[in-house]
Amino acid sequence: MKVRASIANSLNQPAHRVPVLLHTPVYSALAHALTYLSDQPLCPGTLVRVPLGQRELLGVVWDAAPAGTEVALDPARLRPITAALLSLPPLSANWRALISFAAAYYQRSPGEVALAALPPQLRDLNSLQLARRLNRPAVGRAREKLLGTDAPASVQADPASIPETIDLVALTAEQTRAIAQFHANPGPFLLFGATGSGKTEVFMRCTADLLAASDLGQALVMVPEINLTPQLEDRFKARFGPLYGQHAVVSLHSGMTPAQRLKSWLAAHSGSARIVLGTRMAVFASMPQLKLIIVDEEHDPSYKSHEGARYSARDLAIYRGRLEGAKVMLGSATPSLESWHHSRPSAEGGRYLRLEMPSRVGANALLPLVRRVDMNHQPKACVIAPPLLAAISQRIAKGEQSMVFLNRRGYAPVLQCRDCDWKSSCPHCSAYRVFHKIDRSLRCHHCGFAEPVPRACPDCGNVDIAPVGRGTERLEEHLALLLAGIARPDGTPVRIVRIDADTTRLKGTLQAQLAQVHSGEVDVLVGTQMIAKGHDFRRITLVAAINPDGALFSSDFRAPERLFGLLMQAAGRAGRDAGNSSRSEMWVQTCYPTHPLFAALKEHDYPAFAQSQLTERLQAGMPPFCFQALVRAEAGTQQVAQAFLNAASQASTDLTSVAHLLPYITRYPAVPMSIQRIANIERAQLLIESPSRTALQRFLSAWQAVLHSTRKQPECKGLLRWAIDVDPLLI
DNA sequence: AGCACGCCGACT
DNA sequence: GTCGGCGTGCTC
Repeated sequence: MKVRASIANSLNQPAHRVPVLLHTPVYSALAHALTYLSDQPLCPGTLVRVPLGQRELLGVVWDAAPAGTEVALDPARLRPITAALLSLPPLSANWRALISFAAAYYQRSPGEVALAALPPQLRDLNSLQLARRLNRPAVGRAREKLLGTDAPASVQADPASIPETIDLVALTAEQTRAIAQFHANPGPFLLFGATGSGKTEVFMRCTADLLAASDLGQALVMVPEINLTPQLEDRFKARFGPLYGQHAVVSLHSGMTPAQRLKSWLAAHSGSARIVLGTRMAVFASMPQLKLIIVDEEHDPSYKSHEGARYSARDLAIYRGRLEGAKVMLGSATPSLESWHHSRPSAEGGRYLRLEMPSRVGANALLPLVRRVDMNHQPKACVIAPPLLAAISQRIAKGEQSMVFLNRRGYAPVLQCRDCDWKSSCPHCSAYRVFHKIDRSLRCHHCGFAEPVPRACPDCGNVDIAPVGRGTERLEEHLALLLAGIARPDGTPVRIVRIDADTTRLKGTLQAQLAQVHSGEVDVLVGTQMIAKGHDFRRITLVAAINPDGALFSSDFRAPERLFGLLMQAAGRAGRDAGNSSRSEMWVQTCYPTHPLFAALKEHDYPAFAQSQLTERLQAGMPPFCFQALVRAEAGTQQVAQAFLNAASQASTDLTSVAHLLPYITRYPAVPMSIQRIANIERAQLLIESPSRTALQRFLSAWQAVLHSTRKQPECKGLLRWAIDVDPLLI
């Protein structure tokens, strides 16, 4: 330790104390910024490399703790930083505030959130390497511009090559009105637009206007899935490339290689990227001139992170917009009930401005006709009702396409012995293994455990083991059989393609399969919800949901909301091509044809559906009328997982600091999770509710310490880990 | 989180 | 006799 102190002293300069955030978890007693020495003052936001124990880590210089709150540290034990990455402009105060907020709100350490928000490759580069990356043309020139040393050869395209006017489509009255409202109000906005109403065009116009109004302004556009980024990138590049250069539009998502991610991140951070397109992780992108955040398909559950800090990128977008003075626009045809509720009239307390675009654009004006098929009146055990089969056959004969979706991949969800009660359970999980006929395997969709299908029942030796229920694989097979006699207009046999996580495992196959559909080679498209999301299939005139009833009576109170959104989205896939829409249909096979959800779907009436759901939620005291947090624990046995949660819950009553909050906090007993065992790990969860978001926050922050100390109790031996999920989507 | 140190079972 | 299992404990 003497050596360390002497390093600082020997330089004969005042050693500056710098707080540094590192990737350390909340419960490690290192959750706060650590203090290091530096021979020069370093401003907050600077990236540094520091020693910690035997390791050398990337860290971010953080803001000094408020005066008086510093912990007394033995000065002799402070170590100097290894290096400061001074070639990189420091991360902004707004970025740091976003990280601090996210860490506090989602109950993680700021260091964990900060370092997870940076591109991983940044950890492997020194200052010199970083400087080189920054000076690569696309990034470097804009940086000069940012610093006011703009070279004549700017990143912008040669003015002569900029088209006088970009070939813009004419806006509808609804689009014009939405854009005008966007400009006239501060937001946040909820763009409530039917599928096909031209939301993307509104996004692009708003982006164009804001970027044109600000020389250096940047826009962040988020989409729920990686699959949707390429087509969005193409559209934005086509529109904005001519204005700002192709490098001004970058993508940011986890499907990119580390090098690509670093490149995009640096472009965003330096300001050379004017538009960043990305998935939920992009909400943390460093964008010094952020003026606009767009969250497309804002209702999509993919915006909620499932591991690490369980943040909602949509909610953080709202917070970040306020922080940075950037406008925020959420868009959806079926908004989340939370956002819908927030966009009620401001006189009733709404905080978002709702922009409505109920009509489909141009020739697509008609919404598809929704047909409910009462499965109670169909032949017993039939999978595709005869009228639906006839309708599909007619489309094939006319050279039109149909899309059939079933939210379950594989051949059959269970394999069962006809003699004894053996079922294809997973030995490691409390779930069945799914039968995949293509490779004759039984695969667990939770832990991945796979085995060949046994020739006979493992319990009784009976050879008669049969699939129960069906997935997309079996549906595809079944349809091929039923449609075998149907010919296309040119007399060739019907062509069916299946798209799900199994057929698209290899990179690029999804795009290839989609191209097949677009080219018209395919007559019937079978798949999971993957095909209902985002992709435009212009030749499809019939969409069918085979078995959506499960979600009607699910224990998950959000299941109806998700089903409605999915069916609306699927219906929106149909007939987006001019001339088709008058004939396009959405078929729903159900045993509950009079269910209000389907009635609202038939009328394409999201507001009515949302109203009925919100009324139910209000009566039941569910979100958005209460706030929830879930603590999930994993252990070797269910007893230990539950004992830990219950003990911690009990111990929270001893917390004097939050005693006054307890009347506003409801703690439920620990229960097994819906899939209580995965990969031989038992999982339990405990729900906490409060009508006050602040009360819940304060309670959770104080409770962290109790959770840590409870872990040391003897009855909690065997506890593997636990995590808090604030605003959980799945209860 | 990582990485040390530390104390008990099967093998070069 | 070592290699290696993962159970505590520490890192500015």
